[in-house]
Amino acid sequence: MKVTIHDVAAKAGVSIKTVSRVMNNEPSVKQATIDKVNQAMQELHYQPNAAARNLASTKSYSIGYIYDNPNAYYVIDMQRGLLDACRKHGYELLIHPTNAKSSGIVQEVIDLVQHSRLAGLVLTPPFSEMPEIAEALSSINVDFVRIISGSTPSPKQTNCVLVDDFTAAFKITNHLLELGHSQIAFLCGDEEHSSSGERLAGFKAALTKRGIETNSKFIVPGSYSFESGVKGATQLLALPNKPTAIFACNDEIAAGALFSARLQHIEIPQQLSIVGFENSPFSRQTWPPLTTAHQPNSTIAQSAAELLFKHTRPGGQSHTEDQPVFIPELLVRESTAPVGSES
Amino acid sequence: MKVTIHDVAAKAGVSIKTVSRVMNNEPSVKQATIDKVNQAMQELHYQPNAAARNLASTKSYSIGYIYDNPNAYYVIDMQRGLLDACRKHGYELLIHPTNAKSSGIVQEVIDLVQHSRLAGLVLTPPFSEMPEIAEALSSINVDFVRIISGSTPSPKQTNCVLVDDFTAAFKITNHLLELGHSQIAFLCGDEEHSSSGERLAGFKAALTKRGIETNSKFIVPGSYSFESGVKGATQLLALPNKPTAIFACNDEIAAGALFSARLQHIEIPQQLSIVGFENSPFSRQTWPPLTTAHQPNSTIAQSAAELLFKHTRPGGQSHTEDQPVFIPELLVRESTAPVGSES
DNA sequence: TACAAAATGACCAGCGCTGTCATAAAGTTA
DNA sequence: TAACTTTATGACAGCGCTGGTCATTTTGTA
Repeated sequence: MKVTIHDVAAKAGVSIKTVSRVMNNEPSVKQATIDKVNQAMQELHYQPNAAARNLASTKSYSIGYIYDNPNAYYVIDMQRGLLDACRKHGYELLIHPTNAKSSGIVQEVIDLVQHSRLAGLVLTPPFSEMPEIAEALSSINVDFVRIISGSTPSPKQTNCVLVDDFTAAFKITNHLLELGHSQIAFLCGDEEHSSSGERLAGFKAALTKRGIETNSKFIVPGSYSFESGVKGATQLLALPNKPTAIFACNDEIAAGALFSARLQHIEIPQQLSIVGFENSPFSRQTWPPLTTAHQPNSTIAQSAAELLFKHTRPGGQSHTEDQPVFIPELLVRESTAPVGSES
Repeated sequence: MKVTIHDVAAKAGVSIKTVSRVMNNEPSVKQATIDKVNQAMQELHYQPNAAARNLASTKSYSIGYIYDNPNAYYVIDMQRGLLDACRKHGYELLIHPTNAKSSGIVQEVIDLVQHSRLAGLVLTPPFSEMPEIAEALSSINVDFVRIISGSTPSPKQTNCVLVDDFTAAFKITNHLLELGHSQIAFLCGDEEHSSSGERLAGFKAALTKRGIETNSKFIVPGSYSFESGVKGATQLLALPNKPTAIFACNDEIAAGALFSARLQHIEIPQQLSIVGFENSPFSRQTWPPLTTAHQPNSTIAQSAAELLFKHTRPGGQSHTEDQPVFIPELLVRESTAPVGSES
């Protein structure tokens, strides 16, 4: 019922110290021994006692996840991925909801890390995009992994997991182009989120590649919210030459746009195609369901945690360019159709 | 930077053990001593080391939150409340997403509790409504608090926090009645969630009180989803004598109903009033925003955690009837209007 | 066969706290 | 005020593990 390291050592026929070595993958252990120990652990369902480990070792065996994101689905997905990775590696996850805009946020993060002696931190937007946080963390010598929007691994951002919004947006835009649309508008998300900028860039790139010039009236600033979608779309649909398709920076905006179009008795997708981004449950709670880009948040989070573990513990000081890049995938549903398909 | 119990003891001029006593509010400590120690703690910004406490004590200082709920907003809110309570009391929160319908769920929960030596568990639906979980937990002698739907504290369910869906539904229905509606339909949630039954009961009670008999065609079974709302409303609106108002069992269903009505060019709220339940972000992401019942999930969660702490630690073996009851409050927005107000 | 290198074990201290039990202070009674 | 009970406090071991230091065994290599 309570399996300790002693039991494992006995079962594997090695010393307690060797078991410890295996658990912390210290060097100088024969592969055969490692296997023996691992097997014993498995058979006994051994789970190291986190409290004891934390207490004994200087570094702790828990990582932190700070969040401040209005999108609950995003948070839950991230959390799920982190939790999975933690379970697998015998770590614990400390979650810390907070307010990114509070003035003392940097100190708050530092306190959190120091008090809980965290092994590391996973940062998602907006925290991953706050240089002051990264600096503070570096200065107190704490490992962290940032999940950020970006397409190409850059040598100076080693501890990052990239989400290639650019390419995904490029693909989505191509989908619209292939349906024959050329009058495509773009509803931006919050300016301070780099994801919005990346998506816009991908959008523009796709247009440019087809030799379509970007109509500045078709690029509407906004924020990641339903209201913003309503407003933006209303504005667009009042234009003398309306767009035939709208690329919304995320699903919420798209839902808002869809709503606005309906108010004006515009049929979706026959008269107007709309795409979202994220594949959040929102995208399935509209009618018609939204064509969108699927972001595998859980997987991304898992990969971030794994990266963190690799940095944190011996065996992998390889602070080199293992920067996973995730490209959200196009998910075609019913909110898009060939241009002029109003039957 | 790292304050230990020693420092506090020294500062307060007492033994380390006495400080420990104060922290755990054990009996037999003079008030004067308590004050001295508390002051020392404050001045030093002392934070007990959770790992050490967990290791040393038989019971741990962490509680668990198991969830399996498709509604991310609900989970996030609960989590937030639990976290707040935990911070306040120096506990840690262990979160454990899982699948309530998996066959080994009971064993899984037991393993979780035993392995992490949890001090207690907070159970929300669906777990709080699974008798086998409660039994298993009782049998291994673990404290837990269930958040369930119910209106009156009952002596046999001591460890519960009640959410009075009945009364809230009663009030919402009254709101509709006061607007002059008498043809009111009800879109049910999942049958196995007792909340749905409670809400329906409250709805019926309100009608009965006004001497309105319940039209069985107006009570549509369904589930807590957008689709279900679409389907149910479509069915209702095809009836020869349509309802003038729809009570949806939650906001998602309401959003679906709203959607369906729009498809049929029915103006909301002029031709049809719709109410939701929960005050989830959904209810603000529709147009018009939904009249709904606000469920203070964070507060409910906090209160559940507090209840758990009280049970768990000395000072309060009072396993008596402190059963907080929360009544979701009516929140009037724009999806309801007086009957026949189509101008 | 000899010898260096690698793998493992034995042992101990100690992380910061709690539990147990012994002891000191305070309160009560006659 | 002595004798005794109750209440308040302290001393000490130990929770399960890591990290260090050496000693010892096993393995690989010349």
